[in-house]
Amino acid sequence: MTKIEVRRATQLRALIAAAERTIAEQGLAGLKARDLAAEIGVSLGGLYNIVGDLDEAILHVGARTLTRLDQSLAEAATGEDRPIERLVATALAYCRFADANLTLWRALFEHRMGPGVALPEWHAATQLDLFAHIAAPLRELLPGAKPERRALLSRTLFSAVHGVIALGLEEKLVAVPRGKLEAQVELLVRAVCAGLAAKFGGEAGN
Amino acid sequence: MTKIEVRRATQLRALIAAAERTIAEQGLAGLKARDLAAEIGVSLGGLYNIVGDLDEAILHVGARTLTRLDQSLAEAATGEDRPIERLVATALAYCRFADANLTLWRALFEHRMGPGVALPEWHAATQLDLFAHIAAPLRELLPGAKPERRALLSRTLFSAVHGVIALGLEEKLVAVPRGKLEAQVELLVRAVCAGLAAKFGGEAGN
DNA sequence: TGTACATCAGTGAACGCGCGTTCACTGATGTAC
DNA sequence: TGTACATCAGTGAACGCGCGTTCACTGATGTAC
Repeated sequence: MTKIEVRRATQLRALIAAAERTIAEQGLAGLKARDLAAEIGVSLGGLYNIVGDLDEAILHVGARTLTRLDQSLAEAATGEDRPIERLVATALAYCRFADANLTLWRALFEHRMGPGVALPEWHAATQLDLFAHIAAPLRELLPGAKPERRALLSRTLFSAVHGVIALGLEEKLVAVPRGKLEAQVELLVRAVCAGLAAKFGGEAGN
Repeated sequence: MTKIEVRRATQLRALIAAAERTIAEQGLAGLKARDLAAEIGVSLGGLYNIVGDLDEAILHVGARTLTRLDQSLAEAATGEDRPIERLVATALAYCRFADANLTLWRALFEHRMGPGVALPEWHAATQLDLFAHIAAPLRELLPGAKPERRALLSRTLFSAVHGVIALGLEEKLVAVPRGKLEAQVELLVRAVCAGLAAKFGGEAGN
């Protein structure tokens, strides 16, 4: 690795860190090319030697956020045996992560790619990794259900929990108030699991 | 009502209709003062005699959307007796409304007021009206639960359903695919209801 | 009914602001001999 | 090792675009006599 390549890597790391700080403090809309360049001690034009455009910077930050989220969820579920408890612990960890990283987490969902521009697959892969945290316990919980069915259920369960947390943290009028959030998330997961177990239980097929 | 007042009312109606059309076609970001003025045959400056600013126009459209949604939900639940079926029908109606009015419905949640600016209470009231569609069946379903508890459950159930639909219609990677959306929403509502009934059932208190 | 006047709706050019990206230029870095 | 040269990272002024809101002016509407 040449001297220049080393500097590049250092600059990219600094850029991502700075962008993350800014997004955490001011949200996606607060990220400006000029500020970002100034913050990492590069001229405005130099920014575009490090990343192709601001979108790329945002994607890098998003990837970091997803990775950190993944770690949080992984930690949360260790030490739990029963699948339902694992699912509850995962949901609560998601809740706490979103709360502690509110704007970064929001940015994950606010950010829409321009039309026709697909998101890079390394990013997509990280997103899908998250499902392991739900899919695995669900497999234990519903051994009788078909895999594709369980995949759908994973998505539904994730989306439902996500919805409660997202509206709650936005403090929308129709949302669960912040103080009751964790309790309601737990209640939701338990209720869904109970309902699903009753329906798909140990039985085969369907 | 003087001639001028009549014209004002007409202009306001035209403005809301035009703004609604634009938002439906191009989203919130597509709404521009100049286009809106041109569309209703008023000069740019004249726009600000009809509404104070663009935000006001957006709020008007939002109110209309909420009202239409309210009607859809009301219609959907008529003819259903059992509370669970009413909840399912309501959730499915919500799903279909969101699908059929995607950008308008998104605008309802995208739009954030400037900091310190509360949303007008006529708007808040309309939002809360929506809860009747959930709260009423839930009261029948869980006669034993305390009212405040039920209020929380209404919010949780709403948010959960909303989450599945929102991610699904955005076609996010982690979401339920569009084609399976209605089925999964129904499944979610039934599972939650089953879970809740098992927990709070006819029993008293808690 | 007719006339003079006041009010205020309507106009659109101009203001003020913000911002992502480019590009001709410079100077530091690395290479070849 | 030393020198001449090529490459390309770095610079920041300028480009190009977009947009909400204001304001001095005009002309239509309604009123008072």
